[in-house]
Amino acid sequence: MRTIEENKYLSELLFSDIKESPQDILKKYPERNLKEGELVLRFAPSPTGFIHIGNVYTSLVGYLLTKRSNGKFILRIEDTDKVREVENGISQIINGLEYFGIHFDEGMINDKESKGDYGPYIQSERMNIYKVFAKDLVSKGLAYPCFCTEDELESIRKEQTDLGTRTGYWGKWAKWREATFDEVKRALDSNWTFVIRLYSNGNIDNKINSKDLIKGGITLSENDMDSVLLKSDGLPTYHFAHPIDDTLMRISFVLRGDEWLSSQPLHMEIFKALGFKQLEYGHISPLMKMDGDSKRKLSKRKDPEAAVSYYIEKGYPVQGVKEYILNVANSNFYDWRIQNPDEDILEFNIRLEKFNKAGALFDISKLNDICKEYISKLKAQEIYDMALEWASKFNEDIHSKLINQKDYCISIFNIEREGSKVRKDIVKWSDIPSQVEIFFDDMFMDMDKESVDMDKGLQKNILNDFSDTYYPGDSVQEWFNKVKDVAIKNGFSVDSKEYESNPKKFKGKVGDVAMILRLAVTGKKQTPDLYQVMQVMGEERVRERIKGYINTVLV
RNA sequence: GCCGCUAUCGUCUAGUGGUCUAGGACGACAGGUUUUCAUCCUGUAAACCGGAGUUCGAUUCUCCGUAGCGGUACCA
Repeated sequence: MRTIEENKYLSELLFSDIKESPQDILKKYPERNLKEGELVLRFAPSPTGFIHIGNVYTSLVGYLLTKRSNGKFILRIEDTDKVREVENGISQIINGLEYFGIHFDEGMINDKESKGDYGPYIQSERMNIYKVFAKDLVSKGLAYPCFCTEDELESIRKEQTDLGTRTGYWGKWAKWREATFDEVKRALDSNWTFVIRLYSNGNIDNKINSKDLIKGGITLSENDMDSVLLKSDGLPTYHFAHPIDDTLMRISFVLRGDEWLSSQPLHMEIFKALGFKQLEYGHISPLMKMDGDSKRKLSKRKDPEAAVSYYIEKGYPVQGVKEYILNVANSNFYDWRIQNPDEDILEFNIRLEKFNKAGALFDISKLNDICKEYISKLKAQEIYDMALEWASKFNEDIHSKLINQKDYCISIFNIEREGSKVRKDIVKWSDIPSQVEIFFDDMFMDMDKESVDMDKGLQKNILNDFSDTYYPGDSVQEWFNKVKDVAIKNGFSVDSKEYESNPKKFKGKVGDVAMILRLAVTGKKQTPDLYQVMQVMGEERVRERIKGYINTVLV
């Protein structure tokens, strides 16, 4: 046991360089001047160089909530784990989120700089602040130095496991909790490395009833762990930085992943020890993935689709991804979207209490559907613009085609885009190459051509007959009438009912004739509307393709 | 092990003490339309985790199980 005076003296020994008081710090971070309802939220990632789709999920929610309320969205960087930190980690986060239209009003703006009056917004530059509060806690006996080595902690843990009690540094297991001043002084004089731990006054048997913004009513047990506040390198743990930063930055409430839920009692105790007002929490459950027959968190290591870069590289339309995420967040989003097809998503009233409380499975087929639907509503010019943006980074060949043959490309994108039956076969921009390959001779050359089982002489007759009458100025009706004429001339039926009732009478039906034309012109069995394809390709290319097919395939 | 959160079709979910024969969307499957495919249309299969209790009645309320997830670090 240490006396009040001893603790005070100890805090001076430990933090001799710290002169400021908590009050001095608090004065620098005054209450914000907010209007009714304006929200200040923060997104606080670690710069580990990997942006998880879950980061987009959480930050999109914060972004929408703050934008809707006319408040502030802050980017704070939690770089207290120097082992996992990566170079340019901050700008990677900013750029990744920027791609999804998520901007910040305050906080880091690149790897070095920030904007806003409540900084620094990077934890490694807030060291002094943490130390001021740590010193204060030590002087009040609410925190203390612990000199345990990793081995010692390990053996405590082992003993606890053998005994079947809870593991951890608590109560009588907390070796340095009640150390005398002399013991501490001796350890200090011997230059032993130490951490600063919370002196917990909690009782695990006391239940706390709390209200989570997302989960609703929850009951937690009080914390009784003497958790580490400052690590031996002097950097704070998340548990210590969170109450300080979120209090000083004057956050409205804490939106974070639900992996933090079980440490909430610890955080509450630290708030109390620091004399801070408790904050409300909204714990968002993680995006999950089916693995075999069990669910698990989308994993950075195992799942390529966990990384934001995956969506960027594949060229998923930003809007589609956002709408999918919103759909996962609030399942009534999709109903709203149907009612309000043209509204900006900012108009959607996102509600925390409507979040799913368990983890939602990430459903890529639903994402595909939403993206496909979204792209189907775009104009050809918009598709061109977005595809160009994607190709400029990921497909040089397509990029140069888009640049050099802009009008041709737009007319390709416009096939079956006007009218009531819009084509829906593009999910993401990386689908574009296989969509346009039939239109470019160099790509067409490299394609694996499909074929159909039909007499070569007959195919040749069909193609020659078609060529004889083909006229690019024909309307679709005139064009198809000519195809029918070719069919009749070569012994095919133009009436599908008639054909089905008497298939032996014919060589096939008009669809089979169209298929030969399709194969000759495109090399594929499945294409958009053949008339429109021919219109876009132009007479010369159509005739060349037919000629080429006759001279290579039909010999 | 201990602590916490969660539990409706394969997925996201709606829903309520009787309206539930449980609704929608995606997906799957089948049929139809179209010169092929995509679309579009129609249809089919598909769920209240289990057991007690409360109640005239429980998918809905309570408890106990079970399962899934998360935490149990000088990581966040």
